[in-house]
Amino acid sequence: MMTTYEALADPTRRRILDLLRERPHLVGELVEQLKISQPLISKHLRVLREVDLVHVRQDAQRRWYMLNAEPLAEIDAWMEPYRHLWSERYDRLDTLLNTLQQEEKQDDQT
Amino acid sequence: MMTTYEALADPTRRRILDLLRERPHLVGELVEQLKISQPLISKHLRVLREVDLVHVRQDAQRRWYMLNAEPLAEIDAWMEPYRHLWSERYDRLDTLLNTLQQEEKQDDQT
DNA sequence: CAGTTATATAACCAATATGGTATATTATCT
DNA sequence: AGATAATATACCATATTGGTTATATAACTG
Repeated sequence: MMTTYEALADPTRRRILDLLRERPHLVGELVEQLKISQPLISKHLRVLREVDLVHVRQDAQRRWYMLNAEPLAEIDAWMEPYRHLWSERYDRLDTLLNTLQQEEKQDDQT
Repeated sequence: MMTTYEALADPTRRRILDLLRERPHLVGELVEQLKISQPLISKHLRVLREVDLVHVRQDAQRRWYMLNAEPLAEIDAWMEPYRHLWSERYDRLDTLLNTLQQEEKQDDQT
């Protein structure tokens, strides 16, 4: 069985989610937008369904797929303790760049 | 070549990152902590190195692996527009259904 | 009912990932 | 130099994945 992480590992599936974030889509709409064969879209949707990242509502022969973002909360929670780490790094880079710029300025003044 | 998403898809690699978040580790320490064969740990480290999630510092025959959280920023950025969605969902009609499904999943996971 | 539309599934293939065992590499120590 | 320690890589078998084409299912339409 798939995990949410594995489901997100595929770029096509991320693009599907990005489209569903705006509004629910029919399978055919996704096929058209992403220019990917219908069976393959259906396969990806199956994976997304399995990890509950999408919900479906049937409407005659059509199926409306809609986003369910909730499983992403798990990943968000995993990332939480990492989040300050790359900002720290940027801060340090920032100070370094500032320092260099200061030095340049002083060089220019001569 | 791997993406950051794919690198995170493997649970062992996530556990490695979790350990490195606390402090740098030697390969042997990771082997001991995770109880996974040394070659396999090395392989996973190679993947993490390829996507730049870890940096290495050599110290005689030993190698200190340390976390580089920066590539996670990309994923964090991708998740950003989703983040408000899983809190908004609470006032929807299918909240009850979702909740029940989530509970079932969580029960399964234990 | 026959035909059409929308989607899912089956069967198959190629490429890749995973995990195991054996071996190579590199540095240190005696 | 030979032995040892720490880590990386090679090689192999198996499983999984992403993709294709063909077919099944299910609902609507004339």
